Amino acid sequence: MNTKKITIADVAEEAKVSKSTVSQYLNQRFEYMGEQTKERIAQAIKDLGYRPNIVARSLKQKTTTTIGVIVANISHEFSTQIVQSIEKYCNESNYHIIVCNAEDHPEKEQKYIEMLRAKQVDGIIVFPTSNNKELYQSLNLEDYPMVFIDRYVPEVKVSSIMLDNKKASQLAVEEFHRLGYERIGIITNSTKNNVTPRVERIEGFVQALESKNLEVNESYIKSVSLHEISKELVQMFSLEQPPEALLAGNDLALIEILQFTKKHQLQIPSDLAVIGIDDVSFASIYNPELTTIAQPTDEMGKKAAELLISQIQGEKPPFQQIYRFSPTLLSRSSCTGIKGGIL
Amino acid sequence: MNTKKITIADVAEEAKVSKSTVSQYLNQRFEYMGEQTKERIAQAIKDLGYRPNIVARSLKQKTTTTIGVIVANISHEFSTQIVQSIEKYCNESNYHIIVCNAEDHPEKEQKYIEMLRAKQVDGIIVFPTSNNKELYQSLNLEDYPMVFIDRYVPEVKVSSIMLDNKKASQLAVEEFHRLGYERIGIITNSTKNNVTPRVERIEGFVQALESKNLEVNESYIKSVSLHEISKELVQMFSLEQPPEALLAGNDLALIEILQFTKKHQLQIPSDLAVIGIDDVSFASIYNPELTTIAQPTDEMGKKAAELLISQIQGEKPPFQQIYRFSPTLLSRSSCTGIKGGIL
DNA sequence: TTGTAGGCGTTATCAC
DNA sequence: GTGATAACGCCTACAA
Repeated sequence: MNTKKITIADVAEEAKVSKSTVSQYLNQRFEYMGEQTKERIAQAIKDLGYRPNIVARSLKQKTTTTIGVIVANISHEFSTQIVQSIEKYCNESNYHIIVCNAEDHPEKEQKYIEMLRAKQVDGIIVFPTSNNKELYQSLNLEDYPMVFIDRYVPEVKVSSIMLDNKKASQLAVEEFHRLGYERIGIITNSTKNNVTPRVERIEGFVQALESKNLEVNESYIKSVSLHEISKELVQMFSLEQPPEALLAGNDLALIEILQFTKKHQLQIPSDLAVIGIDDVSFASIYNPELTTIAQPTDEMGKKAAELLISQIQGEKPPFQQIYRFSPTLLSRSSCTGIKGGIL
Repeated sequence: MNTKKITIADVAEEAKVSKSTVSQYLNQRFEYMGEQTKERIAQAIKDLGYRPNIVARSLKQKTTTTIGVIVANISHEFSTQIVQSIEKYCNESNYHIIVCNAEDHPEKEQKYIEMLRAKQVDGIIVFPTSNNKELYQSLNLEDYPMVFIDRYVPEVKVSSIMLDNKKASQLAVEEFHRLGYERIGIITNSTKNNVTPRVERIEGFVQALESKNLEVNESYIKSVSLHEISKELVQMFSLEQPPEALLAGNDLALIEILQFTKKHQLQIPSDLAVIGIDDVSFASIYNPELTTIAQPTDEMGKKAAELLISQIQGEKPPFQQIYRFSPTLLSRSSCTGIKGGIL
């Protein structure tokens, strides 16, 4: 049981060379190194079971090959998909990720950001809450590598990876329209904060309705906290004219809607057509199969990691470039044009 | 734009005290510190915008307040739930987690373990693959804090957090039996490796059948890779006597089964009763609602974090204690006893 | 081609 | 109460 920690000095001693030579060896600077020196070092490393201490290296080199990922709320399938994709790309580039879940609390987010910086992570990818502008700003002024994802903060000149949210709503509305629906609503779960996706999705939704000359009925447009969605739905469906079609702003809203239709025995799509933003795991096995607007999470996560790593490696960050990713309509059976009477 | 890094030395200078005094201040050792000294230091820290460098501290203290989490395969909902729970508990204890996805590759796992150790993480929680026994063993012999989760490795004396897998199968079989099903099968997706949950679930399944004097039909018991499940199902259902009830070994297997029933227009539960291990997000909104066996992921993740942190903080690890968590049967509508003829 | 010496930012020991 | 000084383990000029 090899308890004592082996350092580079031990290796040097064992191999009868100096610490610097060992260090060179470890860093692959073989250029001027004698064959036998190499071998002796290799042997010593093996014999002693030496393992480099990256913390010490980090201290010296001011780089940790670790990045922070702060997720706004990990309970969205979208978040975990993005994290998964970031991890994959980072792994290829030999970075590690520290994952943090801000749970939509700006204070938590702030604490995480501060700790991550204290731990000298090389950069961070964050799903920003909207209440830490000054903090982002200050990081950015120091040229601290940072990338936003899912949301953005107009005041802060940081690159953002985002869905083309308006396009997403537009795709949905067009699909509804194409299939003959007219009374169309949208439901999103909101935190108090004005997060980009929600705002843009609603905006895009309204615009798309208008451009199709469809009625914009405020009572079909709801953005409330998750646990209030069911209440809103009840209310919406006690209107004289309830909506015929509903767009779910994200996966959790979709689940609420499905729960509601189930409970009240509404048939999809005949009583209510549904489209969800986010291609949930069960979309193609649900009865009926769910028409969704998918986000390219793989590419988005990868792009975020790429951008961050290139910033870390010295590229000047582009001036608040916004990368918009296109959503894809996956047309399935929860929105087919079959309406109530027909069933 | 404050480019130069502020260190403890700068603060000391600014406050006209020594580095040691500042360090004491930072570490809350106020016992013998003058009021005004404190104030001067506080002021200096503020003025200079000093931020401690945890890497340097880690080097000195040999502790990073960071732990590694190596997930076998993050595409299971179970994995992300566990990670989420671990993160939550770690956050409360001021630890950070580095998340790694081994994708069921022992080599990847090994690389991760080595890098994490090199980064001096204080301990690791791992969903072990079965092919790194020597590595685990060696870590363990060095008393390196480690906790296994979901799976365990009999040869290695490390504590494990696990579902009571046999109980899970048993609950399912009993439910099937109670409702009058007799031809009962199980489908799991397997990696090549002999992972604990799969093995135990099948074992428990067979035992439960036997104890109920139900027929054990090998052609109803399949453990194959994910993409082969559909093939197996086709085969199973071209038997003269196909199964009446099927237990899905985990979330992904369940999805495969549901895909299959959908494609072949089998009605659940009348043509086929289904129970899934893992309480998937869509269980209660699926049509029909899915009877599942839920794992207490929150508690399991928490326990893993607790155990690890207490080991880190000096507690001797218990001698390969195995913590079994009880599954819960959530009886819904995919298994009701209603059989073919009745519909 | 290899070795020496100093420093990265912090903490710890022990004087003063 | 406070301050030198020496680590922690590694990297990197520069010297030899």
